[in-house]
Amino acid sequence: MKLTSKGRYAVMALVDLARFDNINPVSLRDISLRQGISLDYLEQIFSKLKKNQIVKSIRGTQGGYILSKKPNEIKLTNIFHAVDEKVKTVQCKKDSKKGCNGKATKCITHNLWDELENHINSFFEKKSLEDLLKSNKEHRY
Amino acid sequence: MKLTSKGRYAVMALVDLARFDNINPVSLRDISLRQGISLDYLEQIFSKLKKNQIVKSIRGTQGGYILSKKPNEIKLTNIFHAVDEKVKTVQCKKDSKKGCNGKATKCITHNLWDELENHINSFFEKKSLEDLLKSNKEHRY
DNA sequence: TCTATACTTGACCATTTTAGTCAGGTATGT
DNA sequence: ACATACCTGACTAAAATGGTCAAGTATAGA
Repeated sequence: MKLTSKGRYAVMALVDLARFDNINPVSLRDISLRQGISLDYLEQIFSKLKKNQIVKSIRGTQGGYILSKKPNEIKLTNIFHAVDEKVKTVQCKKDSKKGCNGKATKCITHNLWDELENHINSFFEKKSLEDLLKSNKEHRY
Repeated sequence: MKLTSKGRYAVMALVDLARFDNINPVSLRDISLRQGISLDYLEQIFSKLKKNQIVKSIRGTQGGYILSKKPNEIKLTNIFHAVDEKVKTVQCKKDSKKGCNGKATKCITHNLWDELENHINSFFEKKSLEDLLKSNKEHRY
């Protein structure tokens, strides 16, 4: 199981943004340069972040993005959800009443994967953008 | 982030195996039928499990596989490691002294992903095959 | 000894996902 | 008007996934 770069980039970009948006909006170009992420790719990501009300955009010269909420109100869950980075441990259809793998019942490890999903998601629900900012104040990058 | 079916199948198959290997070896054909997993695919998986000393094979008629160790000595970590289901949250090369994304330093979220990896791995290190057997004794599948 | 069963190995492949790029646009501050 | 920066959608190369297929080898039982 691996984290996709879309999810990673989204978090990296938002941490970067959060550190600089106190006064002025931050342009994707700046984030792109500082974080080494392709500008075109960032635009895709921010389009989703905007749709999910995590950031607001300001167009025109001196434009850019700002956070829609306070850093402590933005959890990793929200970010990942916005960019479709979801935790999936089972292939089974949720809608059908049927079990996994075409069987009539749930597969013998179904509960295990549910536990795992909860375990991972609880991590994402606890961590906010503010937490990440704090743990970054010590070392400069 | 999602679990691959190779990892899921490995665990499903081993739980199935553990429930039936008290007296005789269990054939992949039986596991295939009970769990609805392709026989050819199971063979690939068990080849890896064998290389990692998680199961032993017995050839010929009435042959099959048996566990190499007691169920409480086989952790999910061991199983996942055997079938190359690894938890990867960063793309960065571990060998180089360089940072992530071509930068000179670690990316600003590097510590976060390390934390996440540890969080997930600790789940896998706690769970043994025996735990899964127990939680399955209640309901029959 | 013959044969069915079951493990063993390695090559192959279609589909999906990933990680972007590219090519246009539109809005706005100066 | 023009440079900056957001906005949108189409496109794509490469890798990973989730298998299948073919051709074995070993062994128990008739």
